[in-house]
Amino acid sequence: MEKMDIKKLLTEIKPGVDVKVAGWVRTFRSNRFININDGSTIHSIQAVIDFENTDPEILKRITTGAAVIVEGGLVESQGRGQQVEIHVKKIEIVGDAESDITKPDVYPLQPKAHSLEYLREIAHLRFRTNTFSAVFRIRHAMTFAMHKFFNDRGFFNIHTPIITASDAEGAGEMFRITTLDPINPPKNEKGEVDYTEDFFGRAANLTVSGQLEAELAALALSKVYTFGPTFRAENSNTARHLAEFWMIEPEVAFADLNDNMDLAEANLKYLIQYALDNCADDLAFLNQRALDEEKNKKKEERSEMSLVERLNFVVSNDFVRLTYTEAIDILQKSKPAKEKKFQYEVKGFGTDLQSEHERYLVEKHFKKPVILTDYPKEIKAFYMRQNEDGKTVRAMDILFPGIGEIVGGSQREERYDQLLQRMNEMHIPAKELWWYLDTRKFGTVPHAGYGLGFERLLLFVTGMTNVRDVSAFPRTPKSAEF
RNA sequence: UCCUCGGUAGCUCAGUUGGUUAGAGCACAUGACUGUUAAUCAUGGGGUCGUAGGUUCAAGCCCUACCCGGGGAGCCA
Repeated sequence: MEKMDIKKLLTEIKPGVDVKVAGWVRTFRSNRFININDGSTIHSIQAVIDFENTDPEILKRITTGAAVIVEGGLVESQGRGQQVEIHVKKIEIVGDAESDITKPDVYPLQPKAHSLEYLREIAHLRFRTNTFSAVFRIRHAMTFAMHKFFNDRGFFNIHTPIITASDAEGAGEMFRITTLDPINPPKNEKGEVDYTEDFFGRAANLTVSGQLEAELAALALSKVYTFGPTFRAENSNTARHLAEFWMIEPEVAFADLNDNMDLAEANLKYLIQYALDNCADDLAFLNQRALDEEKNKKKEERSEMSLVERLNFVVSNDFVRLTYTEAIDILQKSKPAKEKKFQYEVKGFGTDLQSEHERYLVEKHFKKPVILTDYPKEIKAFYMRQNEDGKTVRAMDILFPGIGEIVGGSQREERYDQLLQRMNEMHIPAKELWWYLDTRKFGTVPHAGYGLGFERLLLFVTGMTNVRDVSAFPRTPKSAEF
């Protein structure tokens, strides 16, 4: 008999036929009820075994975590927890899982709640929990929806390089990659490591952004996006940073900052709506999980909306759009500023906004996602288009409640002279980026794009609170076990 | 990297001003149970108190260093 996904069995098959499923035992109750999950859905199937007519040696091996294949008749359940169940005619233990804690190599997942911190230490097995299987099914759905969103709008996916020789992107510390002997590298006359001897004939790193390359493609294909891993060697130890994370970077020619904001807002809303439409079971589980977590918090720290309410709220409300200068004004007139409750004072135009300021705007003042635009040029990257005021650039950051910056983008400086001037002012080696500057010499056009942090989006969609729990094998400082 | 809280049974935690034999719930093992829902009931086993030093008659508790984890900050997506 052909085995069947439990998801298909639960949604498409009527009782009265024989079925075969394969999965892992979640619980075994009363010597009689086996809950089997195959990961195709959050739901498990209950297999009922006639223990009086089953070999006791087999019964003993039905333990939490064991892999089994069962065949039997699908029938309506007499119990209340499920519609249908399988009355087992044949069971095979494919892989045992030791449950006796006095023996070595015991299956570490118990039929009870575990802390996320503990599960992180057994990341190779945490896929087998409801929480993580739900998270990674949603991560897949969001990956698929991301490609669908852009494909449906005529965008082309560009695979920008992961290995890059330019270290001029200014997006953070880079990981050096080399094949030189670390003990005895070749040296030049100055005693420095001689990278002309290295694999690429020059120093090379892992990419921190595909943006500059995406711009090259956009200035021919008009609408492109990247979706791939990026790497930052920053010693950041927070719930929102990874050394290896995935980023989506659309880039659109003949577009300005308003087009860019429209696209980003549509992008985020589309993905959240896609999750609501296609991941309802997993979201219902995570919604309940988040509610249970909230019970352990103090009243004032609990969120006003549940996870699903939050998702619906974001798709059905416009994001607030305001300039950096307007935001500074609001912050200076705010209650915490007057009462000196901010740890960092808002001194006026030019001060970089701290997390506490962003959180105030999003969570207290507007209570919805906020797009901040037109930041002072001094605190933004060299490639952002300068405004006529000579002070600000056409930058935008999208801030989400509970997460902070989820998108960062800008209209790009398309004017050769202005771009070169900014590069010189900010000590960006123009020589190395000759290819980037070339696009401003030949048929340059206004264009814009942004970077969307995939794991941060997943935090919002799943209600998880640490990016280490939405990345299957997170890389963080001092941690790359799996 | 900085601030802060923590590390005690397989997991989650309690452990009083330093003082006798370090506790609980769950998990696990054994037994009972033919409709359970993270089953229930009974019984039982299980500890290098993060590591290394130190103070003391006496340290899970005090001191020092280091390691690991959480939360916050910086940097950013």
